[in-house]
Amino acid sequence: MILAELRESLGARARDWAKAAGAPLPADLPITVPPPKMQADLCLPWPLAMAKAARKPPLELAESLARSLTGLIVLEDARPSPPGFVNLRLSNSALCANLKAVTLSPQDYGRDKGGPARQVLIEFVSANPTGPLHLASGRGATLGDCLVRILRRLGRQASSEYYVNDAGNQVERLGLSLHARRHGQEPPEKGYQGQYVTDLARSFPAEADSWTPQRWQQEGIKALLATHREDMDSFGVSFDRWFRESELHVKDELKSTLRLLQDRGMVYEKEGAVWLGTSGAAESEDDKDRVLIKAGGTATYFLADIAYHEDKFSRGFAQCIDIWGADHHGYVPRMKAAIAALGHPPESFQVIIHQLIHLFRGQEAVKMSKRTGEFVRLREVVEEVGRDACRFFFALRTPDSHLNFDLELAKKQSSENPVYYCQYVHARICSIFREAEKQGLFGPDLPLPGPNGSFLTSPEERALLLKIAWFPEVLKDCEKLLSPHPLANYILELAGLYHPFYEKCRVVDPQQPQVSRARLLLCAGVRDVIAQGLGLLGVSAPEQM
RNA sequence: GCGCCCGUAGUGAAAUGGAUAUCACGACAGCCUCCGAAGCUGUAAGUGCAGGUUCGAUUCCUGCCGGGCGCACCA
Repeated sequence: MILAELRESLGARARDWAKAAGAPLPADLPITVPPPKMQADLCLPWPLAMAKAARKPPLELAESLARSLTGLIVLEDARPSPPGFVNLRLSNSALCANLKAVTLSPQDYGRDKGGPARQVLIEFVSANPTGPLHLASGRGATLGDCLVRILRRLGRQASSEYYVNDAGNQVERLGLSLHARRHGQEPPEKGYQGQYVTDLARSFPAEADSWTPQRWQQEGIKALLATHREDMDSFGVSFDRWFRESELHVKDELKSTLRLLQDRGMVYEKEGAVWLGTSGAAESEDDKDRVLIKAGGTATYFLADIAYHEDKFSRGFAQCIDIWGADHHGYVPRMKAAIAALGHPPESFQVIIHQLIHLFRGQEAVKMSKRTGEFVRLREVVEEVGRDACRFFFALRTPDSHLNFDLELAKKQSSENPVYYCQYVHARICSIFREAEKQGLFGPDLPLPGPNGSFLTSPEERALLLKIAWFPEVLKDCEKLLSPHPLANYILELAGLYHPFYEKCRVVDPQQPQVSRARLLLCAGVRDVIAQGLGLLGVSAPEQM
């Protein structure tokens, strides 16, 4: 919380200064990390941004800004630095007070009191229930689940949802394929060829011999959906709701949505089909009109998708975020155009596109397709390399990164996975606490000390104190970027700062109980922030390993 | 052909337009009578190419080269 409060008080102080300087403060009041040589904790690049509007040399502005900030209690000092930065050093007591607050209630650390209260719905994975979940779903699942956790931590109202396409041609083909396999026949053209279809068809009792393809469709979806739930569950992902496309049809929402679009004048008929006329609009996202009802009279998948999103908004969600693989990125403009056609503000709908995973076995690329049955199941990989390593691997990278996943190296990589580096720090600190208790420096009757700024002054200790203070800002970065990767990288950096401290600063030392106990407080803060951070990524923080 | 994404050290990645570009793996040289060596210390190695905008560009713009994905009255 310390940086949020600091930003507020800096802003309040600087407002009068900015008026006198003749230029507005940068809108978001950026605070950055100065290079190590500067021997400062934080940096304000504000004068550089304001110099042009103020028509003054940036260094001169930095000097006057630094002067205007003197006297703030949390600041040790504020110094101008060429070409126009102001470097800040925080008082040790402020950093220690923050540390104490973290250890008192770790699960509240990072809550953003001033944030928006709107309801957010994040839809992700939403794989068709026509086959098992493959590895690619792991990336979207990690992204979505981590985001939901992080948004909730920030205090937002976030819900997760999995859309199940249990209507239409694809699932009909599944039913036909199962029926065919049950009777020893080949699946129909465009049916599902995978071995799992045969296995599934054979797994039902004798009565299934008389099932119709329609019945096979229902039972097949049910069974496959159950595996999706199991796989998500063992991956640490739970959804607030599994929304079935068939619910839309039961409630006749395709028709009502179409009517809504008609009433808004967005629809026309041409060549026997019904079209959504979005291409003409002044700021339309899409450059073509799209068919809603085919000439044959059946609805397109696009219309069902629009109805589904209208349903989301009607349930009170003010912001809808969809997470899609890059193979669907061409669908984004038309969906945005449709949201606008429904009359919703453009910013109420966002799509996170994540690039695809390319699978290899050694040098050889593995093609993935449910229809041919060639794919690698998420479950296999999770069983092989472990959920923690798998999730951390996905969480560490931006959604935009194209990543290769070599199955042969997966296991080897798992022992080299940076997640163990982070978990090791947690386990090591837990071990230190066990030792401290043995030595009588900590225990049920001897809780951690209060904040005391006169200890924890070495560079290694201050680096940790400062890093801990950044945690809430990192969560806000994740929200801004709609990605957990800043958090994963942050945990790695925090863990990296711990070992040098451990080497230089003896923690458990009965000869120096006061220093010892102050350091235990610091260890507790690191332990708690790592545990919280890993928890937000859906990764465990073991006490021993 | 058009559109989206990516090109950072040997490898994989990070960096709201900020100062000397971080981190891990790998390589090389060291460190366990001492709270966990899954660790630490040190060394070598990097922004695809060419322009532009800017006080300042890995970041923004243009072109080129290389790679991934997508361009249905399919779902």
